[in-house]
Amino acid sequence: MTKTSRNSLRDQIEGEIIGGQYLPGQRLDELSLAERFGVSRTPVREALMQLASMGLVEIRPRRGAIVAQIGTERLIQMFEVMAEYESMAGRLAARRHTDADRALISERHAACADAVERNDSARYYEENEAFHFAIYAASHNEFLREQATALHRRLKPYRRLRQRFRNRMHISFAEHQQIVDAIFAMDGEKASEVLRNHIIIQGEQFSDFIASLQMDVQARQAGSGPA
Amino acid sequence: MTKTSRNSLRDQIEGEIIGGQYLPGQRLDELSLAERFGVSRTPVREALMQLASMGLVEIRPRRGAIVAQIGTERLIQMFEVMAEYESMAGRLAARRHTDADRALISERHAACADAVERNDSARYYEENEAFHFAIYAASHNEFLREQATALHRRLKPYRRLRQRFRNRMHISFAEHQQIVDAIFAMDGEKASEVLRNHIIIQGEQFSDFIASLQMDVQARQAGSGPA
DNA sequence: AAAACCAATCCTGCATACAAGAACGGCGAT
DNA sequence: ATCGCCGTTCTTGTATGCAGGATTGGTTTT
Repeated sequence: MTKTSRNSLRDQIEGEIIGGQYLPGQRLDELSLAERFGVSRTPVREALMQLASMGLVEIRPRRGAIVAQIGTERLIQMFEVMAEYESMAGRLAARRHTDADRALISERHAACADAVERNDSARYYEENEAFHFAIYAASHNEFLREQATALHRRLKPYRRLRQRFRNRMHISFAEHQQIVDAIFAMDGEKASEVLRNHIIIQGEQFSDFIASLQMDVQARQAGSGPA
Repeated sequence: MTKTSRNSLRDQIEGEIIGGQYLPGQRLDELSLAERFGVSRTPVREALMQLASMGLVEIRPRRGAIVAQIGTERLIQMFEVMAEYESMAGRLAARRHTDADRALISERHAACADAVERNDSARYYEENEAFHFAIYAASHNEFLREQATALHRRLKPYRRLRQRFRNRMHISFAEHQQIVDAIFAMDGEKASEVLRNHIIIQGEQFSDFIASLQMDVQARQAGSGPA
């Protein structure tokens, strides 16, 4: 398993996009990246190409690569699909979870509880992620897990701006409790339903700030390169 | 929208993989492909890289690219997710379909009926695909449509071997009728349920011949390069 | 003064060149 | 005779070179 340069670059750049170092709409110059990482343009191009296939960057022929900008409508659609992934994972997890899965979910759920008690919304954000990943794993469908985590990552640059909604933490945790109960009771339909709503509600709340987000993006576009 | 060489190549090679010209496990030599398409290795590499991100080919560092081989377990998982896509599309289509969507679905359904009457299973295979695509479109979730069609294509090399199960055509069509009825009655839950079973049943039938399929793959592996 | 046109520059896309790791075959040793 | 070792060859991975389109700035024209 030799790590090729392009894959390292892909992971690096992906991390920076997800981490918010590069913002949607921002230009990704091949030469700058190549110089910054101390390689030639070739592996950079190949990394960007992969990221384009993943949907994280957009390559416009002869016009360079930019961090993918996701429009309002599409973002809502992606959340709809995300909700379905979660819902499916919950249904499968309820039926298939092992003792180890149960232990891990309990652990993550407890960590969320701890974050709520400390009113640490940043930490809740992280633990929430881990909680959901534990459910993906408990679904025992590796392909689903991959798809769900991929979409999760893809949405992350947009999700992170959501930390403004701090008061949602308590509601979210209450929903987590329902999710855990349903899964542990092996009630797949219940888990499915609660999880779908859990995400859909997030999506609807999203509608609220999506407008402002779009304003951000447009402002950034105007600054670094109009459409 | 200038079509760059790498994207043409990607589509071309993708088509050949989906079409079964290249079989799972088969080697994809950069130089051969480059010569065959009359270009240099660079765009070929970039095309292969994209196909790798899509999961159609597997690139092992320093060891070349092969058509992705999907194991039994993973194939079943992919069908599970496929069933969920269909189920979701059906639920959304029931709620959101327009008159145009309804007309298109009717049209495709009629085409399937025609294929059944003529007992033309090859044509039914094609029309069935179009029928399902019409439902994706009627979901009015473009992202879902993309995900569903992408997975559909990815499964196609394996699906095509299924034409052996010709007697399923009548059962399939009966299920289609239920799907159409549910969607037109705007009964999202019913459409969702019927569609999930429609695909899941296919998946279960798959289990039957997956063993033989795996044997094929292994035989091919032994012939063109062991693991 | 604003808009359009033109030229120079920059960047992308493809081709080619070079280096290094992996597969393959032959040879030798046990 | 079979197994293992070593050198050759082939293929991949990265760097560089070159051509063409896009962008930008200045100039001209209305």
